[in-house]
Amino acid sequence: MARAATTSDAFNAVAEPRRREILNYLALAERPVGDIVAGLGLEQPSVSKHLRVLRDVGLVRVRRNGRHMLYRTNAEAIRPLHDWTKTFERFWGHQLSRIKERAEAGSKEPDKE
Amino acid sequence: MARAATTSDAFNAVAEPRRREILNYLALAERPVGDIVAGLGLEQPSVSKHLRVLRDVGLVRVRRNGRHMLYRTNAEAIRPLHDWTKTFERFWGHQLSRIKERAEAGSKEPDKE
DNA sequence: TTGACATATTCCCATATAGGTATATATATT
DNA sequence: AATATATATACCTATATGGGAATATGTCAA
Repeated sequence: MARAATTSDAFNAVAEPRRREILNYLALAERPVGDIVAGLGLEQPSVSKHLRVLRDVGLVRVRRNGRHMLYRTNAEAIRPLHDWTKTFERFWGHQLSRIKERAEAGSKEPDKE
Repeated sequence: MARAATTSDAFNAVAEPRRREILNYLALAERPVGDIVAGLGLEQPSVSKHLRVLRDVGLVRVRRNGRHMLYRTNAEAIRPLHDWTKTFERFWGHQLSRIKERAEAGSKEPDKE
């Protein structure tokens, strides 16, 4: 098998750096494709294709305005990523005691040095 | 061009669901490969290969103990993901107070909508 | 040393890319 | 209707993938 499709979920979709840039760019306000092209210095077809992926996974929303397609970031779709990363927050934010960590892990490996 | 390598950064590495499972599994305590194989029900070579990717991007650390290789999640490497998703936090309206939010972010920006 | 155990690597393969170029579709303007 | 503008799609290609199977490497035990 090959890699999972970029459209399979938000994790795969945001793995591409340009798509993250686009999401950043569209976070504060909706913008037409041409603005993204100019703002990020990408080829127009490339932007359209990235937007297609982002749209398929719900990371952006679109509405038509004349001949312009206005895209904006749907922050809600980023939440699963945030939630997942958040589960590791405890390991760098406030450090948990090793004893409690070990107890929660239920490891059978000796925790020796 | 093809997609960026899974080993190019943490974003690409965690796009694979199994790798996220492995990171979850290794978050609380270091474990040998065999535990992951049994715990997650994956093929051994598959686990080794996933660990190789995770290791290449610094998402896991290893040490040898006899014939066992003990892996553990390096939560610090997940931080960039968390940081990026965090920039969208304000758009979905969590329960954290804006004051605390600003303090944690260390932001100098006005906290406007 | 030989054998068992634990993990890593290699090889094969079907597949989905991302970029570039060209073209198609849709809407507005005249 | 004809044309310009805005965006989307089709086509091509090199490439890295993840799974499976087989094998290699490394370590301990007898």
